[in-house]
Amino acid sequence: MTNKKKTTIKDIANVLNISPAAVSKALHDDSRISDKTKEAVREVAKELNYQPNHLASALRRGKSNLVGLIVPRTNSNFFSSVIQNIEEVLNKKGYNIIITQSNESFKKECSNIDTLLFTQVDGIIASMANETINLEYFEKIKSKGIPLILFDRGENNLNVDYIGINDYDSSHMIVEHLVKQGCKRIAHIGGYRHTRIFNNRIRGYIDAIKKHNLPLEEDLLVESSLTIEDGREKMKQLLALKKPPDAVYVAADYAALGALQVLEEENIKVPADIALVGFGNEPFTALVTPSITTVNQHSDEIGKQAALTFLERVKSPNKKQTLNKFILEAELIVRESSNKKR
Amino acid sequence: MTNKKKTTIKDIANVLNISPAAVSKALHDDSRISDKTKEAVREVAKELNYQPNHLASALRRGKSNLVGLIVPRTNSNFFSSVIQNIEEVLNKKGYNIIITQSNESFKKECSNIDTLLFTQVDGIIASMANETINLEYFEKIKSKGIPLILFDRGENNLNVDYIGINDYDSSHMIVEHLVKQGCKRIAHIGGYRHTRIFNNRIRGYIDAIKKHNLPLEEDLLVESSLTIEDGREKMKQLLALKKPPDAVYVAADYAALGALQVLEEENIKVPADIALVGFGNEPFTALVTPSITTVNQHSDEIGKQAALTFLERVKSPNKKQTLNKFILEAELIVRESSNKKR
DNA sequence: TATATTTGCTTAATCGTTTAAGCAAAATTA
DNA sequence: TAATTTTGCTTAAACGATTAAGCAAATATA
Repeated sequence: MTNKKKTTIKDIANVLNISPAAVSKALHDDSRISDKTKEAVREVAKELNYQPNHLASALRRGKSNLVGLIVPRTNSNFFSSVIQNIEEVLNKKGYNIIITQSNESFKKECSNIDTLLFTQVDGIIASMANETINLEYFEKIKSKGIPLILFDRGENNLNVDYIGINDYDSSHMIVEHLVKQGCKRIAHIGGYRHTRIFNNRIRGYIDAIKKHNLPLEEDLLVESSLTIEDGREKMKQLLALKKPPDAVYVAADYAALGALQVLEEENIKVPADIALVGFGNEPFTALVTPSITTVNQHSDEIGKQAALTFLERVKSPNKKQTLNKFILEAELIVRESSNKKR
Repeated sequence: MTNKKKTTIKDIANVLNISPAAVSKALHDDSRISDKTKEAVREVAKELNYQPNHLASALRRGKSNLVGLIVPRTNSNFFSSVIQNIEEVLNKKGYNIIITQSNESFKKECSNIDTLLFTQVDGIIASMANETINLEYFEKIKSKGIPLILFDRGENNLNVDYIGINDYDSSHMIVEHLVKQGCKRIAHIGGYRHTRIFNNRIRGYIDAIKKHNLPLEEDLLVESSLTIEDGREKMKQLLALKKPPDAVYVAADYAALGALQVLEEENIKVPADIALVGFGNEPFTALVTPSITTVNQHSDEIGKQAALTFLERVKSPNKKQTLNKFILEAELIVRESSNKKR
């Protein structure tokens, strides 16, 4: 029953006594093939359970219709939502997606890039690992002449299309909100400065603090790897200060969660004693007690836009034209952890 | 600088004045090629920045070295961890992975299967969508003659390799634990019975209840889609009973979280009034207050085993032999939501 | 009616690798 | 020294699809 040998266009051609070329054209609805033949070909194809060999056509046409994805991890709501939206747009256009994870490791990211190039993807959409400073491997993608699109974690000096949110403005939004809540010593647990988004958040924080004439102290601005564990560490560090803050803005939700744990353990009232704000709108921020104020990054829009940008690039690859930079405005979601008036 | 045309073995051959065949063999360390030639080939290959064309070799060899993955979603800790472990094992053996998500939709799952078959994957590792009842598409994979390995969400009548945990025993473990905590009316918010794992958990629950001579009432066993929202719904339903339970065992962590929210809203003390147990060890279970007792499914082991099973299948494809069924023992993680003695 | 165009195919080359088969030169054995 | 084996390559045919070029037959145009 189970045909071990796969059906090829040659098999169909043999049945109908026509050439393989005619079969190929019939299947692609070529205008130079008669309707009668097309009909017959489709029929036999179905009968023999013909499945086109993607490898063969990809080889011949010089494109694989595969798009590579590199994300730090898939088990974050943000990334999995971006992925889903990219998939939705690209699948409709006949592209399939290969998802790879870097686990925030530079080394893994490099090997992912090699893997994807090896698989002959038609383009790569990526969000960089935290560790990544050396851009050599991303240059490698560019030098292959296939489109590279970055989102969220990008790099200014790489000169490629980028989709992200306005991190600088988001920091302003957050500081403004905390000021309105009556906070006077606002700390920031930020990410690594070499990553564009975290740098922007830090710059936004600094400028906003200045704007509101609040104390801008070295001790109140700490750099973190933004894991849960490091969020705990850095919160403890802030609590140990002579003059601890009355509000903490953490640049990522997981780290904010770590900070919240420490505050609970120390019996510090949130938001009464210390207000807390995270970043990313991970589902758990709405679920913990107190729920955490955070920033929604519009992952769906980012995903769609990244996919559309890729499609545009493959359509007109020669346009060395202007780079696409989509900077979306983020949305502050105020929850219990920073809402004193209720 | 950027060579637009890609280097092929032909280019290498031309430089060295040997045949492309010799180059191919040299690159594969064929014993019939002299060390001198091999060395020269490797050198020129590096110089010209040669990258083998995967499509061509895959076409020729009849295998793509790609493995397809189908999971309900990637933003669950369980699945993302399984994926990571599969990746780790298979990458080492030269395989790359194409991850696809079904979003628990039968239709999406079918299109994922088509996609993967079209991409000429060498095998498929999958966890079925909740919705899936019709197995036609999975039969399609089998009939292609490529290995199909299921994990977690499997099906008994599909007759393929399977890796999962002992759900039946896990239910026993949970009920036993709750009994020890002094609970006397234990409810179960379970998944759909047609899914093997949920059915096993239900069977385990029933048998364990019987074993301990506890009331086995229709109202205490409810079927759920196991989303957060449905967890809320079903919890409300249980609270509305004339005789509500004093313990609830929910078959998935997200639904357990929904249940916990309702209990908090109703000011019901957990675990004092009602004890709560989830399933899956999602990270948030340790982070919410009270933290949720749950079951660790050994996602790393499952991933590794799934990958190894695939490798074994491709090594000896003809062995129609015994099916591989790996049933791992799960681990109960007792947390605040069910721990009355502290 | 003669010529030009369109229709509906076929032929053959190609994409880049792999590999079975073959063949001369070198090395080994008898 | 002659016969055999081994070494180190080459030649050519695949893998399955696509596509430029070509060519009869049918149809349209002058």
